[in-house]
Amino acid sequence: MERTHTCGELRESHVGEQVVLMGWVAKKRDFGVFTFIDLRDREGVTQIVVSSETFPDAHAKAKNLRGEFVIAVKGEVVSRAEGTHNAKLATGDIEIKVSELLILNDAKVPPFQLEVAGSENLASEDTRLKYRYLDLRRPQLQNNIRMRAKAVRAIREYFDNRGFIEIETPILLKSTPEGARDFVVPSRIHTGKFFALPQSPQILKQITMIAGFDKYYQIARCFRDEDLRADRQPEFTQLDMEMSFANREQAYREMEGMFNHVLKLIGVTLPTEWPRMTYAEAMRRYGSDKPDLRFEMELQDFSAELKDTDFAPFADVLAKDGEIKCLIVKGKADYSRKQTDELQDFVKRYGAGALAWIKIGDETTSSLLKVLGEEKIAALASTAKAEKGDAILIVAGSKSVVAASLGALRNEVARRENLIDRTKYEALIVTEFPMFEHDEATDRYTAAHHPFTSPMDEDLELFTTAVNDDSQHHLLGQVRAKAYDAVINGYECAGGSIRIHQKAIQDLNFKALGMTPESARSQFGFFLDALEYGTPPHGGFAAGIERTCMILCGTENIRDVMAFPKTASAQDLMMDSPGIVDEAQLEELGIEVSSDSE
RNA sequence: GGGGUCGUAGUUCAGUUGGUUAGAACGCCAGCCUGUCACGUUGGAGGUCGCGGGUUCGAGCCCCGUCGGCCCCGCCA
Repeated sequence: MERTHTCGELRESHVGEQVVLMGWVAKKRDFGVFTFIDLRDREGVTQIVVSSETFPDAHAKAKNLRGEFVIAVKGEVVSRAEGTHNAKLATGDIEIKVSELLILNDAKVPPFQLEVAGSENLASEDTRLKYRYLDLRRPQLQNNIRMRAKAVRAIREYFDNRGFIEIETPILLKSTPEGARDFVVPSRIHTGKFFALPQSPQILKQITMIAGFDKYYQIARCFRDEDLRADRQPEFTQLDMEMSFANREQAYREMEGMFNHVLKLIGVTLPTEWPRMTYAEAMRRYGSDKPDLRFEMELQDFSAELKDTDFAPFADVLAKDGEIKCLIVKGKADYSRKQTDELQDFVKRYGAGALAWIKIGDETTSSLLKVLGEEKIAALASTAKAEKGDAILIVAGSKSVVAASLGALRNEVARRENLIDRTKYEALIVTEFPMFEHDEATDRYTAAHHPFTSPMDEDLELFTTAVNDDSQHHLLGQVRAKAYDAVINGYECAGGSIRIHQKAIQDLNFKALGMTPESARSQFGFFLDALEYGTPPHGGFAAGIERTCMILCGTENIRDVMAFPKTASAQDLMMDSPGIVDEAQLEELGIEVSSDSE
């Protein structure tokens, strides 16, 4: 028997045809003398009817069927009788009158039901991850994985059409101390030495520019041995691209062009040119470098208004160059004590000491009433342009704590109060990221993006001074980079920069990061050498394939867009990895596992 | 590394103030059923209450520890 159609394609127009379908038994409804079977394959579900009167052999076999058996059926496409059409099924106008039924394979009773009403009744995720091949049979996951394939194809299409060349770079690289923890691979031939898996193909793609390829792209697997999150896995895929002789605007255009092309897959049209916002503005207005612009609720600043306050917690914060900011929740003056307590617990995770509030109900109440007085509270409410019925939520602290806590609170409140229009797509490009981040613990500066990012021309002098004059080192915190992110619906979907193409500036940057020339040479000597052989100005970006697919599929979990994801503790429950290896294997590699690490 | 939350039948869950024989739905097994599509119907099987310890006359329930799922902080150039 040879399959003639899929389970998703037969329509009224096929009535009368002899067809052969193959697939999985999704459901059996047995009526004694005849049996209905919902036959499922990746394209859909078709109803099969087997009658004992017309084809007793087929019917006898149908009696023995159970969920997930694999069968082949031959039969005639017939129109369904009046009143028995099923509008929920694409194939619901027809059914197959079976003349021959073949059991291609039986199946054990699945450990969980694939099809249940309501996602809340779905089996727990660990059960489904253990039997990932069964979970993947669900139409929802089938669609997500296929959407991912389409997205990747659309990306290739976009860059191919624009003259980019796909170049593969090695998976076995060298470990570098910068950035995330590396996954490390022992070398058998060079006992005691290790490869590292790429955190991203950054240096190699820059070398393709030095090598004259002009425009490069790659769908690149990346590995970072860090803790997981709802949108982070230890291995993930990036669209990685780089172009020579390009400025920032040209890079923005490619980000916009690529995402706009990909978003066509779900019928979403974004403006050809996305809004641009500097990092400083994004942090000031939204407390985030990846603001979700599907809703308003901007942060407002009370620092000036409270400049002369004698309320100690506020005065202390302001004396230490901190801020007091707030956000206004429209129509939520009726927030209960319990609710504000919950929100206070929420912001405390981000280092905030407390969450103060003002509620403008029939009368104005506030957690600050006693310490600030009615008059000041009224003044604050009016500064914030809050209206009757609104709640004002206030955080005081260092600039980073205020941004982190209010930025997160803004998203949390929007989620709780259902302020997000799920049909909306809001993208922007965040520009002028800081070049460095200050590590308080070690009092050192680290690369905010990566150590190959170019400072902004306007800040070059500041940068040079900060690096060369030890007393001015703190100015590094003010240097801005030619770095940018593409943000869609509050997700950082891509990030990139114009790179340093001059050796002198690259040397300066390594110095800024506290590297001696010797350590820079031992880590990146090959790259520093390459820079000296005529490096064109260049820049590019990398886009997270999974995050992009999460937006395309409307999910908030990265596991929904990966075929074989790992758990939050970085294990694969299906194949039970990571696992131990043979003593002999270890010996060959010259590796000994210490007993206290077991 | 830290915090939160969950863990009871194959699955999703309920389980009162600590009380005698731990329930429901779906699934599964056996039968009946000529138009179902969440088929209906009759009957049945199915439990180490994650694991270990403790308190108690008595623990699914209380306490301690531990393991696992999920979420968050740190971390993620």
